[in-house]
Parts: sequence; structure tokens; C-alpha cells
Amino acid sequence: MKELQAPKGVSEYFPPRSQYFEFVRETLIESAKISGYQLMELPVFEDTELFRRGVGESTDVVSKEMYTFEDRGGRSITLRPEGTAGVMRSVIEHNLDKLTLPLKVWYSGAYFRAERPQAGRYRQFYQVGIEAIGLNDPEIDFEVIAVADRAFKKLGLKSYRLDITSLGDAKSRASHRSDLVAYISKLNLDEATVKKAELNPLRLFDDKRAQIQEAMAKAPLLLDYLSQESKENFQRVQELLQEAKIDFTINPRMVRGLDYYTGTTFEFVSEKLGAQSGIGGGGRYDGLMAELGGSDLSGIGFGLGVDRILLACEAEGIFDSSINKPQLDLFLIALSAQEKGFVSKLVNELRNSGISCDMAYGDRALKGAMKSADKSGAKFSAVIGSDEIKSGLVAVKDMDSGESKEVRITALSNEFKTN
RNA sequence: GUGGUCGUAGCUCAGCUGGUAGAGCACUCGGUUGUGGUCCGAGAUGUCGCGGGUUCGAGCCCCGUCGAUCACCCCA
Repeated sequence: MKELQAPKGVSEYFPPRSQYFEFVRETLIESAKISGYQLMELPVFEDTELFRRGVGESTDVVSKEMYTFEDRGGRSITLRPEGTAGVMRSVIEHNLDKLTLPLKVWYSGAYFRAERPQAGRYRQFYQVGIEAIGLNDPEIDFEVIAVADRAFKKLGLKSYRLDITSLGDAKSRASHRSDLVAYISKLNLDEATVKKAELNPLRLFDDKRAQIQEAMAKAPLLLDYLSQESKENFQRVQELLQEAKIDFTINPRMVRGLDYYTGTTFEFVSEKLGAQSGIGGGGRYDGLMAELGGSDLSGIGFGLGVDRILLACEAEGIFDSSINKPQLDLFLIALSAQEKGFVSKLVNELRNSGISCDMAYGDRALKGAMKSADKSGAKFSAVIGSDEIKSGLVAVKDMDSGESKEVRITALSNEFKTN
């Protein structure tokens, strides 16, 4: 029989590491929630057309990394490679853009890209994202960046940096583009690079090859082409970041892989990871909603890579002691098979009243059962034998100090509620 | 997609110039009658990723394949 294994390049989280994954994801989500963002739960597959138009044909994501297939009705379906396009589609479809703006939503889930896997780059990966839709206001740009930064700081991350730039408005980009294309046309480039430049000349800026870096050293920068309004907006975002003491570097050569970005654009990079070091990124998108058939509203958002952030946390050693908290209040042990029924009934009642507890299953000797209690991370344990059932009293042992005290069995739920 | 490295018990790894597998951790049981985390003792566990080939003989050599990983690419 063929041995079954997970498809190539997917990330999986199981105990004990899954608790860290959960902690990371929930911390990211919490930062969005306390900033007024509300949940958006969307399908993992969409009409292929959505990503073609939303993300852009010229991107690698769309042109060679999508999981696209035909469903039984002959429709072309694609597993979502990113989150923003789906959110826009849903907002338009349900007229959410007619409500009070900005509309602020968060989302979390799995995304799919058919890339060659590597540490931190998976074919199914997890993102937490937010979108603030409907207003173009530098205060919102700041808020979005701050939501991400707050989450990273809350996690305890230290070795990361924030790069920001502005891609300006359509006019700024058009005038820059013609100069940039003229500059690139004078360079002596290989065929593949020329092709890349034709799709998106900006992408030559973050080519890692030394000769390209050199060739691009004197290329015209988009930041120098910003319109007055774009310039002022970008300036204001920087001021707000400074006031909030969020460190950043202006990186005029930063390029994002998705076509829809305009205006303020940013990227968080971990210094503890290898080639796949981008732990989050995002930016403003002016034309996206209109492109997808909605009203011509602007928006800004980010996607944070949960897998990579977990990797960064581990690389910084922040899970060594702090997070591994006990999960249970109480662990019960039946001394012999005689008391098992009594204990399992008691455990069920305690759980009904909201006490987190577990019990020793199987036929382990007391020593082994105590070991299970220890492993469970329970704060307290109690052994129940015939004496306890007769007297109605049980010794509840504090697993840290080793001390125990007598508690009435019927009073157990109150005992732990007050704790 | 391109190039490189790696793949041995649940985990981390050792295995000399090819002679038919080990350590530590974890796990189970025990150290006399109902109490874990330390200590001591005992025990179980591997088709050496998979499939071919070379050889009297392969975990060690060759080819293929799958997977992981590093860089490019791309990006979360």
C-alpha cells in the first residue's frame, strides 16, 4: 500500500508546536480587533477572473503560481493566492461600501501558491490580514502599519525592520515610468530580465544580482516623481510613525509583487530569517475596487505571514519560557477501576460548570497517572479512592509547590471558579 | 522554474577505507502497600525515505524518484 503523505510544500501545525502557531495567529488578530476591525470570513476559492483582474496578469503570482482548476460545472476556479481581492469582491457584492466609511475588516486563513517550497515559503500558508476601505487618509495608513507593528511588539519580536515608500498616484507613476523605461532601455540586459522589465520595470529595483543592482544604482526613483498631494500624504505618514515611535526606513527601491499597490506601501522584514524574510507587507490600492466593478474607492491593508512570524519568533527564542502556560486547572485520578465511573462523571460535571479539567484514562498505576497529571500542565491534581468517596473529602495538590489541602468534592467547582 | 546540500528509532544525531545498525532525549515498567517533576534499574521501537543497479556482501558506491533544506526566482 502506498504510504500517504502531505502534498509537497504544505505547512502543518500539530502539538506541541501548534500552540505557538495559535498564539501567534491570535496575537495578530487581537491587534486588529482592538483597533476596530471586524471579521470577514471568505471562501478559499474564487472565480479565476477575480485574481486575473485584481492581482494583475503581469504578476508572477497570477501568471505562474495559481492553483487553477475547472469545477464540475465547467467554471474556472482558483485557490486564493492572497486575501485583498476576495475582500474587495465581497464588499462590492454585498454593498458594504455604501455603509459608513472606512469599512475596517480583518481575516485569517490559508492561502495557496504553487511555488517551489523552502523554509518559510509554502504552497499552503497562513495569513492574517486587515483592510481599511473607503477613505484615503494618511491617518489610516498609519493605523494599518501600527496594527502590524503592535502585534509584532506584543509577540516580543525585536529583530525586524519596517521599510516604507510611496508609489504615488497614477499621474506620479506614469511620468516616472516613462523615464525609468528610457533608462532601462540603455542597459545591456539578458533576455529574461528585459522581459521582466517589460511587465513591470520597477521590479528591476529589487533584483538581487550584483550587476543589476549596479546598473540600477542611478535609475530614476519614483519617490522623486511624487505629486504634491502624494508627497504631503507620505510626509504625514512618516510624522505619525515618528510620533508613535515606530522605527522605519524609507526604501525607495522597495517593490511589491502585486500590481494593485499605490501610495503608501510597506514591508516588515525579519533579520533572523533566510531568503524568505518578509513577515508582512501591504499598502494602499487606489484603483482596485473600480477595476473589480465597484465604486472608485481607495483602501489600504496588509497581509501578515503567520508561518514566517512563527519562524521569526522561534529564531528569536521568545517561546523558551513565557508562553508554555498550564492549560488545565485540575487533573483527577481514580485510584482503582472501582472509582473510574465516579471520577469521569465528576470530570464531566466540572466541565459543565466551566472548569478546565482532565482525568487519567487507561489502567495506569498511580505513578504513571501522576506523570500524566504532570504532562497535562494542570495546576492541581487530586486522587480519588474509596476513602474519598466515603468521606466526601479529597486532597487537592498544588503541582508547583507540592502542597495539598482538603476540599469537599461537592465544593470543587466553587473552589476553582474563585481561583 | 534553475542550481547546490541532505534524508538512519517519536526527536536530535553517530555509524571508520562497503561486511548485514547504535547514543542521548522522549516513551513504558520497576525501585514493596495511595501521589508527578530529581536519581537509579530494566524494557520496547527501525522494511537506514522509496525503487532499481554494481558487489560474495550496501545505511555507506551508481542511477532514478519522493521529500526537506539553501541560494536564485518570488513573496507572506
